[in-house]
Amino acid sequence: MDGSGTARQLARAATAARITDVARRQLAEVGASGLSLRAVAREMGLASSALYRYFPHRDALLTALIIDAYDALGAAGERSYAAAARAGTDPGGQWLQVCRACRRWALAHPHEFALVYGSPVPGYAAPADTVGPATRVPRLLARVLRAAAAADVLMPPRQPVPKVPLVTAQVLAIAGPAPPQPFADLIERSLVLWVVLMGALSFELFGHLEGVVSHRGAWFDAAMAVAAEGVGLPVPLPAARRTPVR
Amino acid sequence: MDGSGTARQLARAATAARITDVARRQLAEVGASGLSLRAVAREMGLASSALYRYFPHRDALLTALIIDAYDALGAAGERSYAAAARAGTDPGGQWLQVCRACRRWALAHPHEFALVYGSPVPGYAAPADTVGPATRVPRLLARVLRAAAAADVLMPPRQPVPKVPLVTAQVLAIAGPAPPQPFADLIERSLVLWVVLMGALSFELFGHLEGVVSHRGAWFDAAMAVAAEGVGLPVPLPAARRTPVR
DNA sequence: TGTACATCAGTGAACGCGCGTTCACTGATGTAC
DNA sequence: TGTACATCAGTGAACGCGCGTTCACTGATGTAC
Repeated sequence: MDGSGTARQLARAATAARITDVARRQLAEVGASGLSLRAVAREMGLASSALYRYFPHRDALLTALIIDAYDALGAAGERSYAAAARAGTDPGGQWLQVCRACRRWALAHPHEFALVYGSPVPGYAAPADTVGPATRVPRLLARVLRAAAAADVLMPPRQPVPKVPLVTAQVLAIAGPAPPQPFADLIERSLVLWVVLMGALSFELFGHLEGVVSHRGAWFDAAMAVAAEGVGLPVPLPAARRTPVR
Repeated sequence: MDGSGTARQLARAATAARITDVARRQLAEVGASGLSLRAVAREMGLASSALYRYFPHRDALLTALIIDAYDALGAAGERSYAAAARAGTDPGGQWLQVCRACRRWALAHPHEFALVYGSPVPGYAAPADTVGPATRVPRLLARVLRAAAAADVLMPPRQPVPKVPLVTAQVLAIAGPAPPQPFADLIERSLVLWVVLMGALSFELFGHLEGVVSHRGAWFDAAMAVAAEGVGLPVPLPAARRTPVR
């Protein structure tokens, strides 16, 4: 069924990869709603009908790009988290490193970021296989917060925690159950971190900081530190060593 | 030049208004990138070429819709702020009311929200007249924070404040100069509030909370309270009286 | 008040374009005996 | 090892669609005398 190696199978896999590569390149030029099968085929020197051997319709190609984008962003975050953890960085520093890694990826791939965190593509419904990749970043953020609680650096909420969990059972299954008091709303708080991170990136990429913020990198760091303070995670801002852009 | 009243001028203004109304209605169906002059003209029973008497090109129509959206959202926020101030609500409560008003507007006008805070429309460059309306909400948030500082309920930052202002001179001109220490970064912090508010609304409208958050309204309130805590603004969550949806 | 002319909202046909998707086909690659 | 057949990647023409924008036009509304 999956026999790994006939010439045909290799060629097929290579062509499929070429298609998504070209599509990704064009995405960066025309945006998601302008992405067209015909243009991709043209750039590849194929008949447009040939692409239908690989993707049953345009949406399937979009789905592939969406999954790739979520995975690339998640991988960037995870790599920088692993590096920070290896270096013994405190949880606040880990958070900042993850934010910066996501920002670097987003600035380098603005249209892929917009594809997943921008307005939904009209008429497109994300299939279930996008869910896993989509949760990589929020899962990572929950992990950072949980580690902070375990290491006893997380400040307990000043507000009384809402009685009901505000999050679905599936999330609790994926992210693990909520910790005991006073950190019962830890999952909800990690969602806030996710929102503020992606919100800040949207604002920067979509032009809302144009003429507003003069030192974007520094403002981003400060904003992420302020957000972390809201969830009780102390971020030693000025001491944070500059991450090498890799 | 602007003589207010000939029949022709009245008719002209009425038709222009009808065009934007129909366009706004269609926007809600097909999204910004699907909005078409021809479809608008069709629905109005006009020849498509007739619209060119009113808008020199499609982008001009988009601009009108964008300005309207910013203004409607800003007005919703301002109204609820005024009501809260009139009722003697504390600054934290004012913040929450403004957030809820923006959320109500966004849920009622998802495509208009996406038009201004979603991915930029490809090929469209926002002209200068969108800037004023775009700043209504952030200006309002800065006002809330400033009032909080003046009323002595704002908690000073725990992190040392960045040396440079991270914000442009124009912003300082519009929002007023930064207050003295310890609130020197008040403007920067109000931007964080803006980001987290719009970030949360994007997440909800663009489907990122699907299957994640079970009680959206309550989660939104909690998230806004957490965000406010980060900037030092206490929000009395459980006591916050439910806003009548008007 | 009445007439001659200017303005301008709206028409409808046309230009040139690109799109997603289908379908019968060719010819090379793979497989079974 | 050689032959007959099956598979399947890629073709190219076609269908039917919608789009933004231009242009010469008609006829009603407004204006100046």
